[in-house]
Amino acid sequence: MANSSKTSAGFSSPRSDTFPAGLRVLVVDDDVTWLKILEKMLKKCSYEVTTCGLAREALYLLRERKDGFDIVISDVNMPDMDGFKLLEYVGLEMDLPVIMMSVDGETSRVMKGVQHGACDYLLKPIRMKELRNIWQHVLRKKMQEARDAGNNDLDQYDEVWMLGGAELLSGKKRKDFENKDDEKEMSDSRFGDPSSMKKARVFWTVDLHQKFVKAVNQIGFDKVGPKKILDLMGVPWLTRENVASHLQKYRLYLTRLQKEDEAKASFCGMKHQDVSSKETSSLTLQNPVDVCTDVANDKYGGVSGDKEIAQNGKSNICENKVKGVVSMPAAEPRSVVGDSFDSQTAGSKIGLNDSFRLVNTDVKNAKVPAPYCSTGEAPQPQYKQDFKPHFQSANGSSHQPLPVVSHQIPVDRTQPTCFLNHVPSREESDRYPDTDNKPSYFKNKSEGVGKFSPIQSTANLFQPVSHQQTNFHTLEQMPSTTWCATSHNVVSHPQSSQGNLTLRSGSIVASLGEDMCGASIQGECFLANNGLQNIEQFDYNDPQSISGVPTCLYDTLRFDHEYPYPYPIDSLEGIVMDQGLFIV
DNA sequence: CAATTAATAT
DNA sequence: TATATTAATT
Repeated sequence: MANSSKTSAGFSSPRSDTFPAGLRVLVVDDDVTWLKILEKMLKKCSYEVTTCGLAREALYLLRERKDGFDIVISDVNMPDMDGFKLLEYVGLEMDLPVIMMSVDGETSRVMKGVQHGACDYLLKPIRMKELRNIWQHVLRKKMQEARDAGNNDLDQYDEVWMLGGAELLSGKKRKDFENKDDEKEMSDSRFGDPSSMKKARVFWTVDLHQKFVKAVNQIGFDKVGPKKILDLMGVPWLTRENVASHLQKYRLYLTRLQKEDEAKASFCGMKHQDVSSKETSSLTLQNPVDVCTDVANDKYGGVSGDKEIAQNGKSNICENKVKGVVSMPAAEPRSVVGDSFDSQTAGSKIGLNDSFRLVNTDVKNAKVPAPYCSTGEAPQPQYKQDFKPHFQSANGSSHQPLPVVSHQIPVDRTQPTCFLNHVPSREESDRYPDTDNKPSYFKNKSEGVGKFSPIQSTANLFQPVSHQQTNFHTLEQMPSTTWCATSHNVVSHPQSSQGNLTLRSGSIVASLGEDMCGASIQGECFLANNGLQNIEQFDYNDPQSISGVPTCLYDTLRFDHEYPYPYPIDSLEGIVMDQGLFIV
């Protein structure tokens, strides 16, 4: 950093410990966002960065400041001038190493870039690790030049080269030195703050999850793998690791479901089974089918979607007030389709039952018998009560639970575990994601689905036999396994009808330690940085998504995002709840 | 060796 | 808790 003094010629003293530092990089991209991101990342690398949004401008700068840059990183697709063209000019006129970049990794293009003289071709999203060593191109070029000139003091570069080589050799080693600041990649830092360089945590929104599920369905459970999913999802900034992690969670979720189903079945399930098969108990299974069917719809269409929601909402309200939805529903095998969390759907289907079930289940342990069959609404009340305490504490206000409910489910109070994780909802839209994919799923799993097979079958689909058992055991003991249930209350107020005052709130569910909680999600993806920055990020959730959401919620959400880690959530809960309650 | 999965850390 | 990261497998 200090030595920006280096001349283009270079690192006059390659040996300098700070060698790569100060590398003068010119970044050309018509996308301002990328310009900023790259700038930050490059600066992180201690490079001296100059950015420009136009290829022509870049050319101008390069011509103007001959020897003013050491390397150029240019996007391929730019309005004013084709990146390749720029590449040609640069190669011709200043002979600087040029790194091309684009979102498109099509071989032909990459080849074109290389043929035109690009020293490297990076695919967006670009990560720190890809930028960290770009100086090698500069060095290489210089060495080559020196060689061409019959130079013999290449030694001068050798050391540097060695250094670089070491780095290149083992990614791990690098950390030893200089890596502290940037740690791993900060590809995530898409928005802002490279400085903070903390990695952003991927927030699996409904939307994301839907894509995930869709991908899974397309691929087929048996064949799924993080990489495949990642590819199908088409979310550039996601990493295989992210997907793997989510997949792990998803599987866990499925496992748990399976387990529950089984348990249920074994339990009282028997009697109800028939009945359950459909709505109630069996939620799991059939859902898929249903969902699939539905899925196709437009959820996304903002308004329409909202309307639907609203409508449904009403119904929901009546029907299900609080529903616990299993968070990962979308994913469920059954739901193959991708309905992600639809609160409604989920709620209605799974939700009630499920939650019920779950609760009961827990409860059972605890002691209560569970009235499992209960119809939809019953559950709610309880939840509230049980949870109430928490909420109250949280925001001090106590709410009455939704009207309704008569049943009280004995929940284990000993474990006040519920927590609320709430996010704004946009679910509706998200909810019924797409669908089409199912086919594959069905194909693959068809058996299960078709059958309606009870849980087991479903489960099987997902998990290798070997695992199953294991899982079972595990599950049983793992309270934590459960995903959260979400309950969304959507209400539409006549008055405000048009807008639909839709509120969706996550609500909670209680369960004995494990079972669930309400969660909800919101739509888009955002990443949260542990630290602080990223707030700015996505405002974009906004409009539509938020449309129905009360401001406070929204804020809350945002807040939430900011501090993903800690569990500020609690504090929020109250709020959310309140709203939900109020609404109701 | 790359991808996946399990385990563990944050 | 959800997600990341690392370790272990495949």
